[in-house]
Formats: sequence, structure tokens, C-alpha cells
Amino acid sequence: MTTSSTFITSEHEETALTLKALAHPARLAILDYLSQQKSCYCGDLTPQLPLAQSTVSQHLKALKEAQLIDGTIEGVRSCYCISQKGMELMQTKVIPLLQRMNTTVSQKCC
Amino acid sequence: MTTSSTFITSEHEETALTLKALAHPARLAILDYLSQQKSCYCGDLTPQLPLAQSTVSQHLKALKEAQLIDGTIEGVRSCYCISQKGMELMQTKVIPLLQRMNTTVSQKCC
DNA sequence: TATATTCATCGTATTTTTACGATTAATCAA
DNA sequence: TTGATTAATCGTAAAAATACGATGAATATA
Repeated sequence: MTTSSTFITSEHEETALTLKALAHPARLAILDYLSQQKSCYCGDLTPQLPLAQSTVSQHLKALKEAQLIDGTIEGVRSCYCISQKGMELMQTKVIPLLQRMNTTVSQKCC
Repeated sequence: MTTSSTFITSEHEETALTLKALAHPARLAILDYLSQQKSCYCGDLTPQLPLAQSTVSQHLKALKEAQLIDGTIEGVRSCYCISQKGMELMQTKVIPLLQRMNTTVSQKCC
């Protein structure tokens, strides 16, 4: 892990953590699914994914640690949903950073 | 690497690759810098980053392979710039996927 | 031509990520 | 109470990412 400097800012550090949590096909698929389903149980995901139950649980943990989803225990099951706080983070931090890279360069470089 | 299914689509696979390239503080910082500078040489970056020259070169390679930057050899130096094609990809693929997760859920789940 | 500069690549060590099966804890149903 | 279900956690193996120094190829300069 690199420490933040003038060049690498804490914004870069923090956003990289969120992007890292997003940067896996299964985790993107889970988030995509949750955005349609409002909520689901871990057990709903496992049969749909080409992954073991323990692996799915690990991915959910990663998403939760990145504040992208919320999870609650409901009896014997665990219910997950998109995190409002996480989505705000996306809107205010992640997407703006990606957006500002797109400084429509008029002429090709070099 | 997981293969695409109905649940994990090729969109998820492809976007995850782009996000993975973005998911590092140094690479974000480089892209951020390039978005302001239009172009720069590898040698401009190395002294600003807390990383060895070979490591910076590796990060540039990763960004190039993800189509996020273009690179051209200019004599003894290498000139890099934001890739227009990559930015289109961001606008049409990556950001839309992130955006559509934000289905403003009215009530908290679970 | 000889030397210096720039940067990619190679080899390698370390850390992190990804995945699995086995186990455990908690709850539910019979 | 007993047995089944659900999902987290543990231990572990394999793969990928990250980092470095050393080297080499190409070009520029003296």
C-alpha cells in the first residue's frame, strides 16, 4: 500500500478501495442483481453463481466492508441490500473522479 | 476467473477488467494527472511517485492494456496520454453500470 | 565512437486475492 | 429434543498483483 502524497491524494487512496471492491465480475453481478431486487438472501445468490457458498459469503463480506451493501441477520438467513450510504459515495466521490478524467482532449497527444 | 453466465454477464466481466485497472491509488493519480496535463513522459511521473521506475512503468503498462491510456515512443522517451477510446468506454459502459446500481431505494431493506 | 539517458523487460520476493471444503453457530421445523 | 437449514468463519492452496533491483535496447549527446 502506498501512502498518500501530493501526487497520490487520500481521494485516490479511498476511491481505489471502493473500485477494488467493485472490480470483480461476481461482485458486480451481485450489486446489479440487488439494484433490481431491493434485497435478497445469501442463499438466493449461491445457486446462481458458479461459486461455492463460502466464496459467495466472502464476496458479500468484501462488498459490505466497502460500504456498498448492508446486511442483516434474519433468523437463520442473511438479508442483503444496496447501501444508500455507499451509493451516495459512488455519486459524490467515485463517479466524479472517473468523470473528470474525461477532459475531452481535442487533439491526440504525443 | 469466473466464466460468464446468465447471472454474471460479459458486461460484468469486461467492466470488472476496467475497474481493476482503475483500482490502484497510483494508477488513479496518473490518470488524474494526465487529465490535466494532456500528456506526459514516464520520467515526469517517476520522481512524483513513491515508487521505483520499473513499478511506474508496470502501472503504465496496466493502464495501457486496459485501454485507458495511449503511449508512444518519442526518441529516448515514452509519451503517455489519456485514451479517447478508453474514455468513451468509461462513459458508455463503466459509469452507466455504476449509475444503474443507484436505484434510489425508498425504504431500507430487510 | 564513447558515454549518458530513458524506459521497458526480466527475475524474483512478498503480499493480496480468490477459491474451496470443512466446521461451527444459530435458528427453524418435525 | 432432534435433525435440518442457513450462512459465517477457518484453514489452506493456488493464482494474481505489487514491488524492487538489475539488465538491456534504443536514442541522444559529448
